[in-house]
Amino acid sequence: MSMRQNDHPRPLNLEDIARKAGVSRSTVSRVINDEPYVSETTRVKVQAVIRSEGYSPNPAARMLVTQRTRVIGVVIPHTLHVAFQDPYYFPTLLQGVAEATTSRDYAMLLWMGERGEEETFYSRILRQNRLMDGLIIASATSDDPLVAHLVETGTPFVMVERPSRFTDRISYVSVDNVQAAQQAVAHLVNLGRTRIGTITGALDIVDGADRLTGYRNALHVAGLPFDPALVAEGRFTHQSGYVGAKRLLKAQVDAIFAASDITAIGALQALDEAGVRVPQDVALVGFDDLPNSVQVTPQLTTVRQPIHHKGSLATNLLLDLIEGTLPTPQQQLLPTQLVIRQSCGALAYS
Amino acid sequence: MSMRQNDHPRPLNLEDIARKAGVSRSTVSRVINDEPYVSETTRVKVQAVIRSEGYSPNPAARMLVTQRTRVIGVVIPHTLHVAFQDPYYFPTLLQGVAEATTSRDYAMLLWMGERGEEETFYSRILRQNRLMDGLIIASATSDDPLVAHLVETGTPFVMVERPSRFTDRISYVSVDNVQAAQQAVAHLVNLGRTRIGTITGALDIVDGADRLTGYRNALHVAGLPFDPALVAEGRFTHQSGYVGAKRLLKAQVDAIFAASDITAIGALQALDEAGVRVPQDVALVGFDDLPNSVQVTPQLTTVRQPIHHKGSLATNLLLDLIEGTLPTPQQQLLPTQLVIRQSCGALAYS
DNA sequence: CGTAAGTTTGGGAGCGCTCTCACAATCATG
DNA sequence: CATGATTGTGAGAGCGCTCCCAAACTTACG
Repeated sequence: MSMRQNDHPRPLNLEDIARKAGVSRSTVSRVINDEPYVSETTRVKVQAVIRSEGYSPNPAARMLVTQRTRVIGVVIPHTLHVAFQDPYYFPTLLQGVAEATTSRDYAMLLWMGERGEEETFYSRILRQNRLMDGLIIASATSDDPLVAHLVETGTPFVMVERPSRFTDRISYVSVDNVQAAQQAVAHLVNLGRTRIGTITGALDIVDGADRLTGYRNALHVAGLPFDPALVAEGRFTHQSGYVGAKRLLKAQVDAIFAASDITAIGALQALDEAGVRVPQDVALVGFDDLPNSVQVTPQLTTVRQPIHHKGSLATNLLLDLIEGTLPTPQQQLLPTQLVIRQSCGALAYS
Repeated sequence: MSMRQNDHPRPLNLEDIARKAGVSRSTVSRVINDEPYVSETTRVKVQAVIRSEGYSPNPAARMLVTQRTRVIGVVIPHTLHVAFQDPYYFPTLLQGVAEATTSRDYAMLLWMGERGEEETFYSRILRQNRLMDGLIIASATSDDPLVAHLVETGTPFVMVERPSRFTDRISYVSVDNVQAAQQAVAHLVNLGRTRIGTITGALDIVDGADRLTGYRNALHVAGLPFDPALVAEGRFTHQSGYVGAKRLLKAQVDAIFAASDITAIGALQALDEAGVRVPQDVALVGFDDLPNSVQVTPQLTTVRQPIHHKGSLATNLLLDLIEGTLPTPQQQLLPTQLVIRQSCGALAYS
């Protein structure tokens, strides 16, 4: 008569399948969980019934008894912030996580926070913690209260940046920002640049601070002085690239290392407006390798980081921790790659 | 001795709380679920114990008996595609969904697909369907096999674009792309442009096709002829904007409506290279209002769509459907806004 | 051919909750 | 003050699964 949703029949359960296959509940359970001690003939028979009835076990019942959910949580504390700093980062990371979770037959619960709602956000995650076997934490700082709570309750988790505190006791996956930035700046040094400036990222974020450290290291190795006038503090934004470049121009730089591509593109706009040629007058290197970096003129030399891989590796580590294959904590630094294009001047100008 | 995770004590259950509060399991359950027929004194007493013990009910047990999970699924079939077409779309939509789910105390399970894996992707979602009370489906077409299955099993779902089939039987939230595009092109007409070209989006995607329709409608209303030579088929990409603009230049356009900002920026680059002034020689209008659109010169006139709101509205509709407050199906079109900046020439040139 | 070991199957308990029902206590009403 | 309605509380069943144990049946070997 009506088309109401509860007209749909009660889904089948183990018992139903058992009856239809002429065996017991236990046997069906064994078949489903691929356990030994089931004869080949019954296994085949049961599988046939399962398939033909389109049966799949009730996850809630399973969770209840196994104390495992086969669900992991992904926590992104400041979504908009992250999204605008690098719009590709977030989807790409999630894609990496998704790939690993699905390939290992887990599901992912996504928690996205808003600024200013940290408390309720964390308490919600903590309250739902029995729904998840573990957590991936993106872009949080390790002095985050969430981290402390997780350690307390023994919930397995992996961070996707280098924690600033408890570094040796927390599992994480990251790239070696120090080394990557150092390599980028060394590249500028090798091209003969001597007044190399930098527009930093947000320095209260580990990635930002690490990239600045890499910049200093490269200068040090090259025997160049570190000059605070050549450091413009930024926040990974386009705007801070624009403003930073203007400031650095006054300081007579002949090269700029920007802590992100977005920042580099902002800088490029400022240089353009000032009539400064890139790379002839000022060489420019970015960080991230966004699609944008080949859509500007000149194309950006930049540092590529394996975001996708970061996500999948972090997830695989987490699942290994959950399944007890690996001791905790686990730490991994992924390699980056300097992508040389036009803005650094290493290629002949056309 | 060791620091293994299973050193952590078994979490408390209802029974434990009941004992500590000196009442029965049932009473505690009533307090937790805010049911009537609990005296004020016991309610307070029980709440105190719950808080002090940090108790929260086991979701699996709850799900098992209530047949409700308080979890919704968000399905994004072709992640990378979506992400690169408009990098802000995806995080922003998710943010909208997240906001609504958390405010109504649900959690969100994210399913991201890869191209070419549709079958396993959908079967996985369907297999886990008891884990979710309903689904939000982003960027799928309604001839998608998933949609058919969902209808079959009676799973509530809401799409976040206008379905191309079964349009009146499926719940969805979208913007009126036809009307939005029409308004954008009409704006160009009002500025006195007469040879208005368009670079379309992917025409097998409803949004893309609808925007082309809007373009045609506007010409029709203005009494301008529809000339196929002024239509460059694109795919929402930067590249197709670049190529499309070159083609349209040969056809002597004096204005271009691009189906996305990314496309418009590609077109801008082509116009720039050809020495064509924007907006003086060719006026340009985009679609989406990405942050990029103010970071190019001239700043882009474009159509802003309420992506965030789309996500939260779709979610609220879904939860209403789930909770039975609303009859199915539900359909909503959200208004867009034409954001006038420099590229259309409506503002005085500086 | 008896016995031990291994293989295959089924039944019962129980995970932690909600829901129904029974019962006790309180209140209003004639 | 007896009656019925309303409010407050607890006990039992059961959601659908896994896990443990017992039973039945095979096989191997002295």
